[in-house]
Amino acid sequence: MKVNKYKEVLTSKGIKNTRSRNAVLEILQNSEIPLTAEEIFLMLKQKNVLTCLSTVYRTFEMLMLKGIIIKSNIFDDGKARYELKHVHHKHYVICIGCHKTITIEECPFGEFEKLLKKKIDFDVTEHKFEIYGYCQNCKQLK
Amino acid sequence: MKVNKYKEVLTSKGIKNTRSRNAVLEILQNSEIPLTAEEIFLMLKQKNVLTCLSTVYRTFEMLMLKGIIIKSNIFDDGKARYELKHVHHKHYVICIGCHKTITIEECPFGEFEKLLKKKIDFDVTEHKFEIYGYCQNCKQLK
DNA sequence: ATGTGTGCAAAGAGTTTGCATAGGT
DNA sequence: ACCTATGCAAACTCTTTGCACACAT
Repeated sequence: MKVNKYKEVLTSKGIKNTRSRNAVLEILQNSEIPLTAEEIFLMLKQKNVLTCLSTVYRTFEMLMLKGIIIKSNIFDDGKARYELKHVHHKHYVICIGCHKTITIEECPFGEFEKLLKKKIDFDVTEHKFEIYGYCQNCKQLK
Repeated sequence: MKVNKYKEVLTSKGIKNTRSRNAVLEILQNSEIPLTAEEIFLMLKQKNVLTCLSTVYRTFEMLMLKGIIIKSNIFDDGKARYELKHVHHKHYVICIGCHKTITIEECPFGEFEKLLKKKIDFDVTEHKFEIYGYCQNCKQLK
């Protein structure tokens, strides 16, 4: 793995370019869906990147602070998941049975949010939208 | 507090009509927004309902199993929140600063969900939609 | 009378923190 | 050389579980 791959991203935000941050960013870059701390920790192990869970959590904290990644609780299973903060945010369709996740690239709420902003005195910064159900496999098992 | 207030709801679902279940249902009925286990536990104490946190959690589990309440992680603070499962589901606008919560009664996604159901092979059962931002007070403090 | 629900204490799971060392600029 | 980041262990918070007793039907 090229250690300096995300150097510019990190230095432009004023934080050090470390092995752990590079590796976490690479993993998130290559993932279609948000990942848990544990999942990333195991992937780092497989890549022979020496680390521990607390470093992964501290890396998340810093990357969130700098606006590079975001956190969500999309599976409602008590585990936070992390993903890159994309220019165009994504939404997900999630299988309740197996956690299979489909990404929706377009966001259907632009108009609604604009209307809402006029109605309530709130400085709206973001929204979450996730759809739940059973995928092809899991609906047969029900 | 009238112990039998929710008797019919409970017995119709085939579960026992207990002090704890009645009290939790009453609290949720009177709350505009979803509540945590701890919040409900403290409210029960104030009502002099002898209970403990594990009973509150077990009550949640049973009421969820029976489809009477639902759980969500809307504040992303690591605490699950519970609310009655309304016939017409609600969405929330949540202040990141102080957790002030505004309820949106109408759901803007009926059409979108119908379209999506045709596109993907998923048995859609529900969705989550929450809007985040800063309320009138908190945006001045920023 | 029977089986389910409850309170208490302890265990589990996910996440955070303190501290000494290692590493980036 | 300096200060920040890391690894390890321990702590912390939220939630779940085991067990004996209490309660609803």
